[in-house]
Amino acid sequence: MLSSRQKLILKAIIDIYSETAEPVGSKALMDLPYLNYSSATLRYDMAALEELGYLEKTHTSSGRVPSERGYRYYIEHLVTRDSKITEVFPLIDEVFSQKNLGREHTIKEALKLLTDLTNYTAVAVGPDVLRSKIQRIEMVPLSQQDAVMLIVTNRGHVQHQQIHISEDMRMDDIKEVIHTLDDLLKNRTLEEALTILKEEYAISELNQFMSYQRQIVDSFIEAFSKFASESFYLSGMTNAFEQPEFNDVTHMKRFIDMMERREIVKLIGTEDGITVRFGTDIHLQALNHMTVISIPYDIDADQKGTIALVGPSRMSYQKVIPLLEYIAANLEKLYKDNNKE
Amino acid sequence: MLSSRQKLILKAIIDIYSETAEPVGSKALMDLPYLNYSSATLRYDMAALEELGYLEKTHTSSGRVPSERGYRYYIEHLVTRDSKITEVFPLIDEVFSQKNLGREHTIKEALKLLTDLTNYTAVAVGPDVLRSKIQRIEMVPLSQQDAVMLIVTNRGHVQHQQIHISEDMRMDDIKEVIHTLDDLLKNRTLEEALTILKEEYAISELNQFMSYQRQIVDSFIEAFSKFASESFYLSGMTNAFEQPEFNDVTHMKRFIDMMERREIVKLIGTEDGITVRFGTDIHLQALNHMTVISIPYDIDADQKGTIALVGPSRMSYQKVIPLLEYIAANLEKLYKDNNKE
DNA sequence: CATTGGCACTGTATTAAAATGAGTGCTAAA
DNA sequence: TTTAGCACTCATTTTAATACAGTGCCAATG
Repeated sequence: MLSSRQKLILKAIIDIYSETAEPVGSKALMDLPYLNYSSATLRYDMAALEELGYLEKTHTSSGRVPSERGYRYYIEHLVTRDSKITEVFPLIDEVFSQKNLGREHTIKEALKLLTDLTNYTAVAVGPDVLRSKIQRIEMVPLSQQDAVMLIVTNRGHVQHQQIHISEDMRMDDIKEVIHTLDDLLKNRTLEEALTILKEEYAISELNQFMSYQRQIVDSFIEAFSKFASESFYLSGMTNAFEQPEFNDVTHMKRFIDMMERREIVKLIGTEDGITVRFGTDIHLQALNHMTVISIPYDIDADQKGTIALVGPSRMSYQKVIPLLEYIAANLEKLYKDNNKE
Repeated sequence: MLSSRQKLILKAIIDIYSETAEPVGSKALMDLPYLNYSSATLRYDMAALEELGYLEKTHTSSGRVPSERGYRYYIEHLVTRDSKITEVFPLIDEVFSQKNLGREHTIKEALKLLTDLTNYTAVAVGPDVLRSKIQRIEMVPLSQQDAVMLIVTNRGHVQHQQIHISEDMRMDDIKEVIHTLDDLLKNRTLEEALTILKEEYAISELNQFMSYQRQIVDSFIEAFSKFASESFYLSGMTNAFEQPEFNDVTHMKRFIDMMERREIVKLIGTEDGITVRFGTDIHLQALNHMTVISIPYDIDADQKGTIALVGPSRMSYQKVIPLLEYIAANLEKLYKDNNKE
């Protein structure tokens, strides 16, 4: 059990470290008004905190750096909300008051603001497109040899896929295939539709058609797969490189690569409220010494999206947590208002 | 006028420099079988070449580095095609023989190969979507309050835009607006359509409608604008960072930023054949000491696309030029075959 | 007269050594 | 329990010394 002075010291070290990114020594702590002790006393407690595993040294005669365990304790018990952060809330309000932007655009703007305010990288995922339903499937012929298939979902997502019509297909046949598919898939979720196409079409009524529907069905599968990659937004990736942790080109390349592959999605929490992932939670080299902090927001009864911030583990949780909460709350409100109308 | 030995020396320096990225001295030149002179003799010519502005020194006692003028002379008169490069052509053939991939996919694969082979960054632009024609405009209602507008071009491009229907609009009115727009814009190029919407709709027949068409027309304008950003492909951006020129984080950020804003497009040549842009051709800080080398390929009678490679100005033009030519030729063939079918 | 060996000179890069300084642990005293 | 004092440690910075790659110039040469 930590004494209350030890808690103060641990919190102070983490707060200072999050600004300086350098080990903090006993003298720096002395400056704090609420730590009115001599450096020797502070060192005494610091040694104890190190013994308990909350602090680390980078070398024998350096100041202390919070350990992973120290951060966990801090996030669990010690972190406060920096009240100063409310000063920037009006900026956020402004973005969300521009109603005419449209949801997607608003999300992008909100992320942009988040990255500008924090200087970290932000991502948003969801709502999960695969759970929306097929509203309409259509075909638009372009010429004798080409046509475009369109898929529209009930939430307004659209995908398209161009198909090439070879000599052995007749346009009427194709129309019929599309029609059959429309009947078969309408009002199903994309997820269901994908399963149906992948597994059942071989033995279904579609089977009566000739080999060329294989091509059509494959096109649909490709179009559906494109949907899956739609609900991902990324902002401020290059901000990450301003952190001193990114001194190394290999590290930067890994980071960009990871983001482009969207591997980050796996690390975003799904439970309610703030999720903080770092240290041993994360097995990606690209995110060494990084934290992924995420918060979901409700879109409607059964759909939610999530926004997340990716920054160095020494980020200022005091500021970042209230910021994320406020933006998530605003996003939620945005959807609620929209649904009401 | 350069003596033939001076030409040999200039070419040799550029070729060596493109591999080592370091100033080349007179001794390194001596190793070349076709420069069978003493180092003093070579130095004599090097001094002359410097005097003429084709070479530079990084400091008083360093070896020589090609100047911008030196590179221009080299590209104009001296560059040869490295015959060894044909060894990798089979790899390219392989990519292009996978007919079933679809054009877009093939372009992406070709770029990927280009970036892997060169370790530089590659982009492709075009064909210019704005010159394709509107094939159909359609609306799909999603609910009482929402609808999706679809625009399909004669080349199979699709854009969509969700619109929110407020109480003062009736669905029938909207349908009529869409219908009018369909009539008005069908078979026009996107470019024309954009002009019409922006300039004429205030005084056109559309004017008879209520204020809400403003919203619809704005949505169309936004959708059209989205088209403009469609024909851009980027591959291997992070390759750039392996070049020693990118030692500096600010530089890297600028580069990523420039690529994401697609400012590179302005630097891609439009004339037939290889275009090489570097040095004073380029006013972007992000491309300091970089070359943009591009080659167009014909898609059909009046449309062309372009592929380009972005790398350090000291890139090996001997290898890169034949590579680009071969890939462009293959792309051209791909479209020709497709059109024939 | 184009070419070359020789040599002094120049500026960078590398290495080694020395000085600096922030921070610690420990001890003895208040 | 707290603190002043001091010896000690290790990373960082500074300085000096050295090695090295390359140049320019000149006198000698075929």
